[in-house]
Amino acid sequence: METWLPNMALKVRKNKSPSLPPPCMLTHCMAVISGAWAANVIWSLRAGPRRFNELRTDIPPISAKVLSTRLSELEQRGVLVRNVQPTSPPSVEYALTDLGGELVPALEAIVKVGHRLKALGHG
Amino acid sequence: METWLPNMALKVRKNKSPSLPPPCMLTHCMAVISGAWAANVIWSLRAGPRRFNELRTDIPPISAKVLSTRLSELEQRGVLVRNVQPTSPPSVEYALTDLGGELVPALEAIVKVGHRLKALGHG
DNA sequence: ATATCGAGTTACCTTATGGAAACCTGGTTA
DNA sequence: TAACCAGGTTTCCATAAGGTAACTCGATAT
Repeated sequence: METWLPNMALKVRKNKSPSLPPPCMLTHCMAVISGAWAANVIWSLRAGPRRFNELRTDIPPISAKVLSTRLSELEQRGVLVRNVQPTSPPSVEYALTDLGGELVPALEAIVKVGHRLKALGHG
Repeated sequence: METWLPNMALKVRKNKSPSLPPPCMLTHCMAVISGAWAANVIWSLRAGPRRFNELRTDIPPISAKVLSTRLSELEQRGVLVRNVQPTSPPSVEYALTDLGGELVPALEAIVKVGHRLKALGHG
């Protein structure tokens, strides 16, 4: 049995969000870590440079195609740098930029919350 | 003209990532904010509860279907709560849980990095 | 000679997911 | 009594995005 208090009218609130940075800013910034496995790539690089095939085995089951795509996107965005080492055969190292490194604490925060949600049964 | 130093051999590194939490943990935790506009919903709720249609206008051009889907996912995950107010007609408020609120600093950190990448020309 | 490895690229295919638009329910207002 | 609102749900469709697998290229290693 529903008991609505009849005189408790629905107040229509002003339909504006509080004057905070607009959501499109968020959308744009979140795009920095968009795409499959992008966060994983950053995560794998947080302890230092890694090579292409190292990343592939760090992040199974990522495919070479997707890893390659993601690495060039992240390079374009300034999150990581690609370094060809003058070895023979040449090897390629990927490393976070300073700014890219600043994403790591953010990812850590998300992981922390994820753990605690899981612990509460929202797994 | 490529000048590889011929005696600088390619050292094969041990193919294990440093002993840090495995990437699958990250994958799992990142899923908490997965799906179109999920981060935007959290972002819009960070200043307090919002109603369905308020969120729709906060986050254009989100569709009712996607917003509805996202809200129930985020509720399941323990990020937000749905509250039916005893008004007439009933209105529905969505608010971040305590744990959901802890995602806000993480999103803020990502936004901060996004801004600075943009400022450096990686827009 | 041939096989292998690092570091990708290319072609093709599938599926999940988001968008659009119509519809629904119960209460309210004109 | 017709229209309208909040708060959704349902149907249908298109496309982007990722997966698989095969291929490349140059340089060792066998």
